[in-house]
Amino acid sequence: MPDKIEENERLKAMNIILNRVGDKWTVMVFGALFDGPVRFNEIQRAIGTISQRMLTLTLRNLERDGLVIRTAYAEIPPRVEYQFSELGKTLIPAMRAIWDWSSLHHNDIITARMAYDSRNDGLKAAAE
Amino acid sequence: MPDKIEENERLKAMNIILNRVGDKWTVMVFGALFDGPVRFNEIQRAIGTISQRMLTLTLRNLERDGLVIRTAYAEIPPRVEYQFSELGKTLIPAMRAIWDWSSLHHNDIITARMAYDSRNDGLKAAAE
DNA sequence: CTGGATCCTGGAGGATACTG
DNA sequence: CAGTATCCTCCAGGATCCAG
Repeated sequence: MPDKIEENERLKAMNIILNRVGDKWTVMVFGALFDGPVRFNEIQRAIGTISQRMLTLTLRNLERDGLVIRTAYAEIPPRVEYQFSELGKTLIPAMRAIWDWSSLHHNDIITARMAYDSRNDGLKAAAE
Repeated sequence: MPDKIEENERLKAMNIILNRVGDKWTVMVFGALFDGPVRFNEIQRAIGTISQRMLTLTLRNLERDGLVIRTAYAEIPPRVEYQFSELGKTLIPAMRAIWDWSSLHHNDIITARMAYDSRNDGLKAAAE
């Protein structure tokens, strides 16, 4: 660690990014955008569990941060497509890394979690 | 996208991981552990803004998921050290990727955000 | 179809006090 | 020092209705 203070500043400065990039819905939306422009409802269906409100907010934030481009077509019924901006594309590898690690070690986590819990249940049972 | 259903399952299965890995405090704690074993209070001071309660909870969850190892030394006063497990170490590169991207594009986000806001303010002003 | 505006609740998370 | 226990606040986020 180079410098405690400096490191601390890095941590704080990064907070703003982590709050976007680490956001649960953000990562989900990123997953839905991997294969090109997608419409609002497509994203919602792809994620399956996100409410309309949260999807709207998440997309608006991503657009605000310059990571996603919103294109509205003046048609009836309206059509809106979302896709990565250039800046957004530079984030894909890092996101992929998280995704890949997750699918690779998903089971390890589950296993560790169960082991920890059974250990814990044992203690609780012993205490009674 | 190979299969909508399958993709959807992947998203849901990943949720459990994202809730850990994408958690704000988790990422902060990871940053504090990069350089080896650290004591409870060291972590808290390094992060600076985390409450005792949240640090305890975060560390306990990380331990439960097998990402962090807790070592308590029977001394007076007590000393407890936290460090990455082998599983935790495999996650470091992905975390680094997020960190690196964040420090690299931190300013881009700030800029995009300001641009978006001023554009938005303009609209609001025009509406009045 | 793509949202905006409201209302409402659960739970994240801070503050504080206590303990081995 | 490294937590645990409790109380309390606030807001993320769902449900619902409305609109262009």
